[in-house]
Amino acid sequence: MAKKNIDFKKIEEKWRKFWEKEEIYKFNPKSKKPIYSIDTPPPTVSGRMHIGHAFSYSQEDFIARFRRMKGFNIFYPFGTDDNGLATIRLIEREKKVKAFDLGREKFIKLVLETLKKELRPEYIADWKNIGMSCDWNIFYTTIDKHCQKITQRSFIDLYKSGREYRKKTPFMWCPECQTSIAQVEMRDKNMKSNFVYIKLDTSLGKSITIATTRPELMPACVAVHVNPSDKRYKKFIGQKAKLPLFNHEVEICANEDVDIEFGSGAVYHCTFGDMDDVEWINKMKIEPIEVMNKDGTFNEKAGKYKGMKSEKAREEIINDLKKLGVIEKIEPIEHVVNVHERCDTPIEILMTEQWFIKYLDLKKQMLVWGNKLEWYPEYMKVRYNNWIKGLKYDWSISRQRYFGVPIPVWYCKKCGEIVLPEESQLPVDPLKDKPKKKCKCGSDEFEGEKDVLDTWATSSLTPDIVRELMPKNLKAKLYPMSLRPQAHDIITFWLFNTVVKGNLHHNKNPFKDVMISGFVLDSKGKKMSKSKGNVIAPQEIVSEYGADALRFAAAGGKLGEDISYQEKDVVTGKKFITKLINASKFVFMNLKDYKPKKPKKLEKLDEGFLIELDRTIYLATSYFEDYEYSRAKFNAENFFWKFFCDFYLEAVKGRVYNGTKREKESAFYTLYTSLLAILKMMAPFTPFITEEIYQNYYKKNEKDKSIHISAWPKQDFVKKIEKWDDKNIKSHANELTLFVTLLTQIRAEKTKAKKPMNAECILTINKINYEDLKEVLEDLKNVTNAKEIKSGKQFKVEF
RNA sequence: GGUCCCGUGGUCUAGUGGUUAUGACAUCUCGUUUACACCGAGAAGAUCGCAGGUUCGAUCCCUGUCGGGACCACCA
Repeated sequence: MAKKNIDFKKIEEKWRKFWEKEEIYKFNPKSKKPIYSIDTPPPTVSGRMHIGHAFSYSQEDFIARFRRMKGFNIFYPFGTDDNGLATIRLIEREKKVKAFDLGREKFIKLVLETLKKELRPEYIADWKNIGMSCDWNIFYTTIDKHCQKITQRSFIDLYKSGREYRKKTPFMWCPECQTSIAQVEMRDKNMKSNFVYIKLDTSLGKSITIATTRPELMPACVAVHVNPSDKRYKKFIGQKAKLPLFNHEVEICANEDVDIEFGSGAVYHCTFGDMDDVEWINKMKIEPIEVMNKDGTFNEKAGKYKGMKSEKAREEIINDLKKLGVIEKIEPIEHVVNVHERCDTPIEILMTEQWFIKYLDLKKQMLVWGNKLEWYPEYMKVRYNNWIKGLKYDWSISRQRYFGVPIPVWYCKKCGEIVLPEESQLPVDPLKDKPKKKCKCGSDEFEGEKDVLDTWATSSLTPDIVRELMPKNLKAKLYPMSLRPQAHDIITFWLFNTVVKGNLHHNKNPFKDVMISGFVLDSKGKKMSKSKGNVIAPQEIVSEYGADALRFAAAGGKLGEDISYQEKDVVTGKKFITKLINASKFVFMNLKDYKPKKPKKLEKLDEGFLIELDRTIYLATSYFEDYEYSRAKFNAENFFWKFFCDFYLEAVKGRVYNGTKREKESAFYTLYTSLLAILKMMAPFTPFITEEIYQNYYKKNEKDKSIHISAWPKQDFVKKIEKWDDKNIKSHANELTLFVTLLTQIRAEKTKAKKPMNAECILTINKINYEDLKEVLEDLKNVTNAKEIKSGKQFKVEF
């Protein structure tokens, strides 16, 4: 009897330790094998690994393992991304502190210590537990000195090539976190507000009514806009409007962007209520009026509202306007406000000094770069292209935070000149370190840049980061990398940014192939999120079913497509593993100390079966080469279950037990080689159990220390066939096909007669089939337990 | 609003210009046969979202439409 429960936890731990100790996945810098390099995504340290990670990292690992077995020297590093805002938030939450209260130095120290001692090791363990075959010694964290150095060097290079500039510019700002924020960090939120209609006096004598949700920005009003085709307002164009309370006058301008239907059809233009306002000052070359401080309070230009925050000021100003009698009406509305996703604070737009990478001029080239990549699946390229076509701003790379890679710049206190560090100094902290030389003006007093770089500025350099961990002579071989695996949500960020930086620095794409994975949705097809309470922890799956079972499920969906998580898929994985163990046990129960040797002549059935195996190997291999791991798995699994277990093992039992020496030799050889091929084809998916079986039964005859560094099976057990199609199968395996068809019919008859499968019977088969099956009749007799097989007119099963 | 993806038995899903349209789970029947009952054999169950078109032939290609999802933009 088989053990009811396989102790997969013990098995998995055993082999994980073995792989580590024997350095099975170590990248060998001296090897002459071709290199296959993977630009592993560095997961953001933000708690624990979630199921989306577990699936997508499993998926890239399938590829790594396949390529390793195909004879490549695998360069598969691992890093963690811990320099971003996510980390700041995590530490603030875990340690119950606020970065800005603690102060810069103390906070950085706390973050680094907490990461090193508590968070990172626990976090990385999750990745090791799902069986990733990285070389864990090629490791980086995006905040370490090495990454800082490369990030800063990139900054300096781009500055020197004229690609970077600093500019005071309207920028999305979170008054709560006191930092500029990127588009990605914003979220839409439905909020209740009031749409306030305010009458403004004009130089035309008549009043004009504007509608706004932000009346408190009135001191920053720079113009009133109306649509030139709006009959109501045509006559106002070019006139002046006077703002109540503040009594300054602004021009009434024509602007086609204005929606005639919306509100009153007249917009008052403040600096800044939203991104439209920004666009309009650029378009119309209007000088903004800055009324807000970085903490969200109004400054002296807001008059009596100075010191108040938006909400309070809004309340007050509405009251004051009411008193003046200039409010026409107030409509309560619900509208969407951009809030900072981390703290839910509505975004303000302020004038701030920011650093940019100039790249809007490169749109055409960007499209060319994207086109040179091999996209798997192909259609994902469209997302990249659309993103580029819609780009409106240069890449803002500065962030006002305490924790991150410092921008390596000093400003001369005397002349304001920008001074950069020398490469040998890197990484620098401009707040602590000093330039090596005096400023051109002779001064040696500098002010260090306080801002840090956007986390994408670092993660867009992963190909450089990882190859520079290696000896210098490999640098050229590791660029471009072979594969960038990642999920589709960050095509427009990580992938795009890396392509841009790679081309700016090296005039070459940073990788050749791009494999895009989908999301994991819940069983109903909805995105998992903590607020919905539908989150599934991969750690629990691993603990209940094992990593192999989880990986098996991860190999299920179509490439690039979101898959909905079904626990039953993991259960299927576990059943597969059990089946594999049982089948292997049976094979070696009979093979015992068999030494593999190809017999001079194979039995016809064995030959047919091996042809089918050849075809399966062909399919699995070509699918894997196209990154279609799910199809590769499907074919290998199907072959194992349907062909190997349900068909071949049953069919060959007779010969295995009672065959002649020659019959046995053929059967043994076929069992031995086909099971090994199956194990190898499944090894990328279920690395633990295939290793266990390999070590238990095959190791003594096979030279490789681990199945994972053994050679991928070749499709030449019978005859090398370049391309398999229906014709090939028919011409090569007609006996087998006929055999299977007949067997199915006989089994159906037995079931219909309510007989067990080993019930004795007398078979009559069609004369033509009988002739075709001459060489496999004995096997058919065995598997059906037929006393006799007769040739006749009609197919018949008698008991 | 733009772009992309998806819509296949009760559920999840594979796939294809001509197939008896794949598999898993669930359902039903039978079977304990020297690997496995976490098993085997078999049955039932799908007008391949809907409507047009192209074609000798469409589930597959095209157009429209409805439904689901994702990304982006907008929301004064």
